[in-house]
Amino acid sequence: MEPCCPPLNERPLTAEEAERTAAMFKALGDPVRLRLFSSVASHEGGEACVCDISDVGVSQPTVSHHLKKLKEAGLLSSERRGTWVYYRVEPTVLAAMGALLTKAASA
Amino acid sequence: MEPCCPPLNERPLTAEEAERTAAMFKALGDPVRLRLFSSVASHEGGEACVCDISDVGVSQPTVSHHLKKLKEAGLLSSERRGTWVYYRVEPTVLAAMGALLTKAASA
DNA sequence: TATCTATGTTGACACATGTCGAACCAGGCG
DNA sequence: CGCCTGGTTCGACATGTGTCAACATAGATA
Repeated sequence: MEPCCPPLNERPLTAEEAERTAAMFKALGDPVRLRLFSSVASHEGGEACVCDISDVGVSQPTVSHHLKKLKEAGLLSSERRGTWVYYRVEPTVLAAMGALLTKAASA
Repeated sequence: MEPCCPPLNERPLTAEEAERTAAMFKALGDPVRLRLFSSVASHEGGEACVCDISDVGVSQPTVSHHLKKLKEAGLLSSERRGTWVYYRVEPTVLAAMGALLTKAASA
């Protein structure tokens, strides 16, 4: 899959590229979201039920709010199976972000 | 150098780990900062004078403000040489962030 | 010293965002 | 149907953040 944006050291990003890329980093730029994401990512098969990960010190509506943000950023996807809702990581997006940074670091 | 925090899929991050890691991602979570950072990173030798990168569509004080944030996050360092101030990327921090994501993506 | 240029800092403002409680939806079960 | 439990959405509030104009600072140069 085409990466969203070029490595950070290839050339100065355009305004639009910066907008798209910043949105992804922004999603991981909150401690609560990072803990939620890490909980999902470290779960069996990169997938977890909300009920398994909601003990991060904030109310349940807040958890839901953050999960939604992560989903909008493309970092997570969700699926309802019966009573519970499962969240799953999107490895391709994660890999693209990692490459953006790693390439820029090894210049 | 010891990485700040474990890969995102190794185990759920603690509150403190999440706080530290989120601060770095947050710094890159703004379009203007991302363009500034990309401008520095793509410059000759990963180093650039403020005067070379300040055409990102915001006022000069705002540029200074964002460069300060990037510096506080450990992503850039600055040095005054005569009249001009030069900003330089910190590759180790960049590499650590990249590894955090890349490892989590290849699980 | 005075003065000019290149950056940084301050103060103020508008807007975005994290948080919660309350209300609401979706399934399962009696 | 009624009721319970898991999750989301709504409405409101406090705090955080990006932005600019105005002011302050650091070097160079005269």
